[in-house]
Amino acid sequence: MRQRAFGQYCGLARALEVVGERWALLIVRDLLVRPRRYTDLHEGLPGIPTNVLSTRLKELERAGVVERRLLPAPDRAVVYALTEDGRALDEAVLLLARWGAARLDEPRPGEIVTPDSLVMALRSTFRREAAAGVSVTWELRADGVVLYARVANGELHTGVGPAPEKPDLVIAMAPTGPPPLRALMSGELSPQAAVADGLVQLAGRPKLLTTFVQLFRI
Amino acid sequence: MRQRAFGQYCGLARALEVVGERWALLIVRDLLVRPRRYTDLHEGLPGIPTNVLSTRLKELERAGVVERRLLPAPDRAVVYALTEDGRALDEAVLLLARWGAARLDEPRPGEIVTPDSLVMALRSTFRREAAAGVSVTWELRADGVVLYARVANGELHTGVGPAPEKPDLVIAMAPTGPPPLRALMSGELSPQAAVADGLVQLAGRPKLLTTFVQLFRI
DNA sequence: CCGAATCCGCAGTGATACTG
DNA sequence: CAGTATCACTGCGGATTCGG
Repeated sequence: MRQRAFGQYCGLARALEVVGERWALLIVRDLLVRPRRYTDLHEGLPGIPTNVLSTRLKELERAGVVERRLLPAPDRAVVYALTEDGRALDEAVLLLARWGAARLDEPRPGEIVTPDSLVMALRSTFRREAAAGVSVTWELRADGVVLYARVANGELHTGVGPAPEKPDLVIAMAPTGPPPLRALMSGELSPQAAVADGLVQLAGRPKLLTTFVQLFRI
Repeated sequence: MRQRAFGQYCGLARALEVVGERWALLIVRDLLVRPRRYTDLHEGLPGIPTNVLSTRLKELERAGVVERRLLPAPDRAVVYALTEDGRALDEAVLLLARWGAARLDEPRPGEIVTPDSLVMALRSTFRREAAAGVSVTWELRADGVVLYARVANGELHTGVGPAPEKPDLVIAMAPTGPPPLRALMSGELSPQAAVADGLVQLAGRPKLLTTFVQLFRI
């Protein structure tokens, strides 16, 4: 269970010894969105072997990145959450995700989209400099995934599930979600074309789709 | 040679498929400092098996992150360099390195320090907001490693080897380099104590050590 | 059902030797 | 110098099983 070292006294090497193992940063990504139970994590990480998930969680816990919380009765559920140290990975993960998002082309057969990865997609492509004076709540729906994004005071707040308050605009993706979203965010597809082609169905003020495209941009 | 996929349509997953394999980001780290030859890379990555280095370079090349350049005669040397896409990893790598640097404590037995990792250490801990009005060149020496850092116009320029122009301050670390540097950068050790204890020998204007400590900070 | 532990086949890694 | 070749080993993927 001891982590393989890189033999260098170096910050990057240390970081990779902790979060460089396979699946580790994806676990962190999900936990950055919200604390999750073992089964939730397993569900959000397609194909991760249960022994690997279990091993990673223990390693991350021992490294002080993840905390194992036992919820009180009657739930008695186990919940994994990031420590403060773990949350400090936020920026680095966002930048890596942003770099990777720029290389996303078509989804490969069998690839899924999870709520957590969509939240990361929004957060990693949010352009703060375009958010001045904007105050809007969006709700995004795709493939049974529902999440929301609220921009106010130059800050972005995101979450999984329906928007806590009535959204100004609901964006429903069709037929299978994220590719049209990615096309919008990368500028390959104009908002008008997206609506005209039926890839996006709007509920609410139509001009806010353009605002969305200006704010979230690969 | 096929890269194992994560089964998610997600920027982070894509990024990790490219640079998430073992040793990959450390190779990128070295190439972010300067193009390197195969043997240089092998030297700067303690213990990397040659077949793994070779495999990673091919994978990174195929992914468009690394470029293999054949220098013209008479050298005929092979040099690996980052593509523009590869250089775009800079910020993400710096942030990961910064996160890891905060968890560096004592060096472990046998761990080495390379010029490239020291350059990354400086770049990842540079606090731009403290650099206004500063215009200084430092030269750092430790264990035969020599590098320089120049701060001017709020920007940091670093390089391996002696400073191109006469440095304002030469900092020589003793007896074995980086731990005193890390102690300085983390605030565990005051500049005065570092000099008094003989961990740092100065050549130049002594007050610039304090400036250094203010500029490079974990 | 949740939260794993266990087992097995195999691919990726580590160490060393070797070559154009 | 710039890699390939070989081989032992270990971590991963996949499936099943198990206790609370």
